[in-house]
This record gives sequence, C-alpha cells and structure tokens, in this order.
Amino acid sequence: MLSITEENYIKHILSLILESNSELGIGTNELATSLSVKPSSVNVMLKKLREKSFIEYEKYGKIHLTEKGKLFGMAIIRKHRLWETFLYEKLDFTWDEVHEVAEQLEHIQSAKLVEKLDKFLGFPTIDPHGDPIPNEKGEISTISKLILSEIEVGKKCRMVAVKDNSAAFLKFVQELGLSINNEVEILSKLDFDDSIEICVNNQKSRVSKKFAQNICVVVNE
Amino acid sequence: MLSITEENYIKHILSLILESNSELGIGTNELATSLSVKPSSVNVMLKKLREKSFIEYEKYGKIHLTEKGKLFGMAIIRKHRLWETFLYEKLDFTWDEVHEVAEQLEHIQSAKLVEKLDKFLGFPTIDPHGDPIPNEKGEISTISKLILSEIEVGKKCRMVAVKDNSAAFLKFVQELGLSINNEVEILSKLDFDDSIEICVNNQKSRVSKKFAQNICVVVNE
DNA sequence: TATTATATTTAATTTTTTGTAAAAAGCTTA
DNA sequence: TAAGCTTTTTACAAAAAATTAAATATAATA
Repeated sequence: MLSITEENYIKHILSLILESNSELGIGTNELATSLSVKPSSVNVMLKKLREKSFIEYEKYGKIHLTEKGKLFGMAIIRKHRLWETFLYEKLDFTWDEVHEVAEQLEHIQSAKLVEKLDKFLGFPTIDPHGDPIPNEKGEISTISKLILSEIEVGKKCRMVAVKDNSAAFLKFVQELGLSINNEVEILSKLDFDDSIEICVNNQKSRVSKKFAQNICVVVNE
Repeated sequence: MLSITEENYIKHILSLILESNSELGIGTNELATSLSVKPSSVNVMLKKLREKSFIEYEKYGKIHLTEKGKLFGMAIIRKHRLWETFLYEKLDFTWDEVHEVAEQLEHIQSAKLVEKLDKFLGFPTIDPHGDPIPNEKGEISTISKLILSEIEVGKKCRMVAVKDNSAAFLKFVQELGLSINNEVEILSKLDFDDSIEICVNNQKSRVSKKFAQNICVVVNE
C-alpha cells in the first residue's frame, strides 16, 4: 500500500500529463514545482515509484506513467471528483469548499466504497467544477468543459458548474431559472460589450460577459 | 493538528474509560494491549499527549482525559459512528463491513463535514451496531443497547441493529417483518429452550435464543 | 513485613518516511 | 564551446513511531 505522499506524487504526475495533453512526459523540475518540493526530493521519490512499477523513466529523461500508474492515478482523481460531487450535491457544500475536503477523502482505501458512492450519486460524469469523472476502468470522458462566454451563437449547451460562489452571483443565476443540467441556448452576442442573449426554459435573457465567464457548460451532442 | 496515531491513542483511552464505566482511569499496560504496542511505546506517547493537555497523569498513576481530551475523543467516536451510519443507511454496506472503512473516515478533518453529514442522516442517535452517537457537544446518550434475549417479558423495545449478517439470518429477520426502528414486544419466554415469543406489527412469532442474541434493541421509555 | 510478581519508566536505538543543500553531471542552445 | 539550464548524487537532517533492555516503582501475597 502506498503512503499518501506517494499517492499525491502519482496524482500530480497524471494531472500534469493530462493538462499538457501530450505524450511527451514531464520533467523533474515541473513536478517539483507542482508539489512545492525541491527537485532533489522528487528525484528520490521517482526512484521509489519506478521500483514499484508506477512510472517509467531513465536518467535525465522524461517521467511517464506505466499502465499501472495511470490506472492508479485515475482512481485517485475518480475518488476526488466523486467525493466533490457528494459534498456538493448531497451535503450542500458550495463549489469552492469541496476541494479541500476531497483532498483528504480521495485517500480513503476501499474499492467497495467508491463503487457504492458512484451508484449512490447516480453515476455522475462531471464534478461540481465541470471536470469529467473517470469511470471504474480509469477512462475519462473527452467531453471538455467550456465556459458559457466561449460558446458560439446558435449552439445549445448544458450548465454543469459555476465558477463564482458569491451570493450576488448565485441569486442572479437563480433568477434566470438556471441550475445544474439546465439547457442553455445561445441566441446572439453583442460585439459592443460581449454580452450574450440566452434562452433558458423558453425564457430569453441577456447576460454580461463577466457573468457568462462564470458558468461552466458542456456542448450538447 | 494531531497525527492519526495520536488521535487513535486518545480514542482508545476514551473507549477504555467508557467501557470500564468508572472514573478510575486506565493503566499503561491496558492501553498498550488495546493498541497492540508495547507499554514503553505508550509511555513515550503519554508524555506527548500530556504536554499537549489531552491527558492528565502522574508517574505510576492512572491515565485520565482532560476536558479537552474528552471532547476530542468524543468527536472522533462521533465521526466514526456517523460514517458507519452513512455507509449502512445510504450506501448499503452491511453492518460488519462498516467498521473498517469508518476507521479511516473518522480521521477526516472538517467540522463542516461532520455537521452536514449529521444533518443529511437526520441526526441519528444510534449507529448500525446499536451504539449511541455523541452529539456535537460530545455528550453521549445513556440509552444503552441491549440484546433481545435479555429483555424482560412484558417490555416493549425497538430494534436498532443486528449482530449477524448471514443471508439465512437476515432472511428470517425479514420474514418476521422486522426492520430497524421496529417495535418489538416480549410476550413470553420458554424456560425449556429459552425461546421467546414476540410481537412485531401485531404479528406474534416465536424465535430461538440464538436468534434473539443477534438482535440489538433499546427499551422504550 | 519481606518477597515475589506485575506494572511502569527510562534511555538508547531502530526504522521509516520525507525532505534538503551542495556539488557534480548531463543537456540545450546561442 | 561556453553559459545556463535541468537533473542527479550524496550525505545529512528531522520527525514520527516503535522497540529492547534495564532499572525502578507499586501491588499482591505468603
């Protein structure tokens, strides 16, 4: 069994790889920055993780995850995002409160717990930040979250998360009749101030660019 | 912030005190046995916990918790039992599966999480093993769980937990129309084989002593 | 009370985990 | 090739938890 520190190393390696979405692997320095430790500390841990077959790397080379490492990392991200969903949906945490607690919960060891939690939540595919939740096989949906302000005119999308949590913002969201999983159609954009005309529940409204930048959506297929 | 090991020491001290239900305090050896470590290891830790004001003790004396220590210990037991209730009630874990996972979950640090979880579960007072859940002030209900076979004839009680989890047992429980929080009245006992006649939902049944020993109840006030 | 048995403490070590500084080595590129 | 990065090595440090073995105190009992 891995220590929490080891788990976090693997999680950071995977996150960096996913962010860069390339197969080039990542560097020692990069990982050290991400983890807020020195490169020499990373180097020590890399040897340990290689020994345990979670990563592949050669001296002065780039860091790659093995299949085992990738599965393991995905499992942690899966747990993290399922717990965030639980906190947000069932316990009424706000979206900006969930991360810190999920950082702890993601290290709980119980395969059964993860699968039961997934079922309890109705097999969610997106977490409260709009990020995809890997499935039990470690596969992650390619549907990427976008912000409402980036969607083209004429498209329909679905709200999956908010980025702001102030009372003023949430009150306005509610006034628009907008909530998680609601369909939003982009009717028009005004070049003058980048405001957007949208349609929610057959109700047309105009929202500012700033507002639209705080709504996460996925485009409908 | 305390380490998980420190938390477990405090939890074990409190548990031993509660079990012995006396104010005499507990001994180094006793605690060492409970934690599966050597007495000398306990002694080292005791100094640390005394330094941090969680316990009171003098050389060769008995171990007592300070008010701070007692509150802290109760908070851990509270978390443990709330999580057990969550696993059992919401995630369909069986009563014998919940403990192991709750041992991990009890160390998650978030006051908000505990209070939200408590609310989500409907402020339960008894866990799936029939043990009382301390409230947010660290107070524990004096209602103690009993086993059905110990209840006197004529009394009414309420089922709070089961002790066996075999399919055969649970099937029979179900056939009797018995479930958590159901009222059970003891109609008579047969001295010959200690079997018991009970009434559940206006339905009389006779159950064996062995069966009755696997049903936890609290007596109705 | 003296003696034995048990419980507790002390002190010196051990193991494990994680991290660091400093210097050496390799890579990149102008 | 030299300068400026990145990466590795090595030796060290600190913290947490536990242990062994010996010494000491307390409790039990003959």
